Order: sequence, then structure tokens, then C-alpha cells
Amino acid sequence: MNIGEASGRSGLPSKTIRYYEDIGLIRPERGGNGYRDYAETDVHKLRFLQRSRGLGFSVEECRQLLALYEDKERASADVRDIAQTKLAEIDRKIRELTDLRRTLEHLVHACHGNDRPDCPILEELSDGS
Amino acid sequence: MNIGEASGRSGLPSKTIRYYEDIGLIRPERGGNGYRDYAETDVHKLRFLQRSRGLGFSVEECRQLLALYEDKERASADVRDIAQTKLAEIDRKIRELTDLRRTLEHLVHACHGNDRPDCPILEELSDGS
DNA sequence: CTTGACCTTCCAGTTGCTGGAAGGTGGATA
DNA sequence: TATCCACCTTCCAGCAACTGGAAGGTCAAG
Repeated sequence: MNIGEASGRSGLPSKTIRYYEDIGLIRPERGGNGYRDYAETDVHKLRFLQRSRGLGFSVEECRQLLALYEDKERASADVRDIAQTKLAEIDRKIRELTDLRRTLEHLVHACHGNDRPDCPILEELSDGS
Repeated sequence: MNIGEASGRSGLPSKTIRYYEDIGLIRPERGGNGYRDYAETDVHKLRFLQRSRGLGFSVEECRQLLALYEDKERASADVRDIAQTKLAEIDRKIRELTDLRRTLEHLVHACHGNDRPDCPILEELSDGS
């Protein structure tokens, strides 16, 4: 499929997809006309990149995560190590998001209008991990 | 307190804290010697920024979130609207992180070594929101 | 009164995109 | 067959959000 369809299916702009190719994250085939030709697995990787970038993982971290699948020669212990580290990070992020959610809920329900100056939100913000 | 202590307590590099001041996110006092002087509430805001940036919110989104406390003239309905939108975003992020977590768990437990080529991980990756 | 760890500003570089120009491709339509 | 228009290509410039380094001021300790 062409880059436009890959873009629509992955949620990433074509520009970004070309950029990811520039920095070596994905390697689509090329048709006789020079157009990039994306396979299903490419779209899966792009969706994966779209998500994990949006969740605050750096491009290099995403590269590591993708490598977990692609580097088929890598020893499984290494794979587990990297994945385990990322799991801990993900758990931390989930905890932080949950805290943030609670804080905003509080703001919505308890800190309306003039009550704001007395709102203990900022104290809550600094709690957690 | 000086920027070094604010840095240590917020988890943000001093460089980044100065940058946040440049773009108007925080406004610490200045001592007679020209040094920045951070209050407790500043540290709370910095910790908040450290977290929400790490969770994939843009600086402009963080500015909005901070404005929920600071703009005391804002009508409470507006506050609720913005907060509600962010809550939906946070819920989506939590869901995506949970999916990502499940995927990695699968990788750790089921896709070791030579089994990788048959691993259905990439299919799982494209599920979810 | 000097040493060293802090602080200041300023300017340049990096990362991760993002927009726009200039031009080629390809299926539909007159 | 021509020409349209939406797509694709590369390249280059600009923006966002830092990050590093130079050049110099401040301050408590020895």
C-alpha cells in the first residue's frame, strides 16, 4: 500500500512516516515507480510507534522496543531484560496518570470558581511516585 | 530556595527550569543577588510539569493544566470543560499503556528466542483504541 | 583571599517533527 | 490522446522543547 493509506491506518502523518524511515525505524519496499510500498507488518509497527511516542517514550526507546521483535538473533534473556525494564517504566507511567486523573477529578468536583484559592490541588500534585 | 534545590526536588534539570521560565510557565522571585528564588508552590508546579511532560502532554497542554489553578478569574464551567477533556485524554493514555503492558508481558513470557518469528505480538500491537 | 561549588546570561546544537517548494506518477474524464 | 487532480517523490527550511558550553558573577569554607 502507498504511504497515504499507511498514514490513514496508523494515525501518523506521511511526513512523520518518511522521517521514521530516514532515521531507520522502518524499511518499506519500493515499487517500480519509486513509491514506498507498505506491508501489513509495517502498519502494525507504525501504529505501535504512534502509540508509544504519544505515551512519552523517546524515539530511541521505541527503537529498543521494536528491536525486541526484529532482532531475531538476540538472546531471549536480553529481550526479557529490556522488556522488564520497560514494564517497570510503563507501570510508573500508569501510576502517574492515575494520580493526575485523581487530581483533575478533584479540580472538577471540589475547586469551582471562588473556592480555587483554597484548593489543596497543588499539594496533591506533588504526591505520588 | 535556589534553582539547584528546586531541580533536585522536582526532578527537572536546571536548564529545563530556566527554559520553562523563558516560555512563561513559572515566575520565581529573584533575590538581591539576582538568583532565582523558588517557593514551595513553584516546586509543586515543576513536579507537575515533570510528570505531565513525561506522560506525553505537550508544553501547551501543560500550560492549560497549570492555568486551571492560576487563572482564578476563569469561570468554573470553563475549568470543568478543559479538565473534562484532559480526563478523557488521560483515560485513553491509561488504556494504551495497559495494552502496551500486556503486549510486553506476552513478549516476555511467550516469545523467547527462536519462537519469535511465529510470535503474534505485532498483531496484538495494532489492537486497542 | 582564594578555592570551588553554586549561580547568571547568551548562543549554538540536537531531537523530533512539520511545512512548503519543485517536480514526477497514475487513474478518471472530456 | 490530452489534461486534470490527487497522489507520490526529494530537498531544504523552520519550529518545539530542550541541552551543552562559554564567560563571568556570588558566596560560604578554609
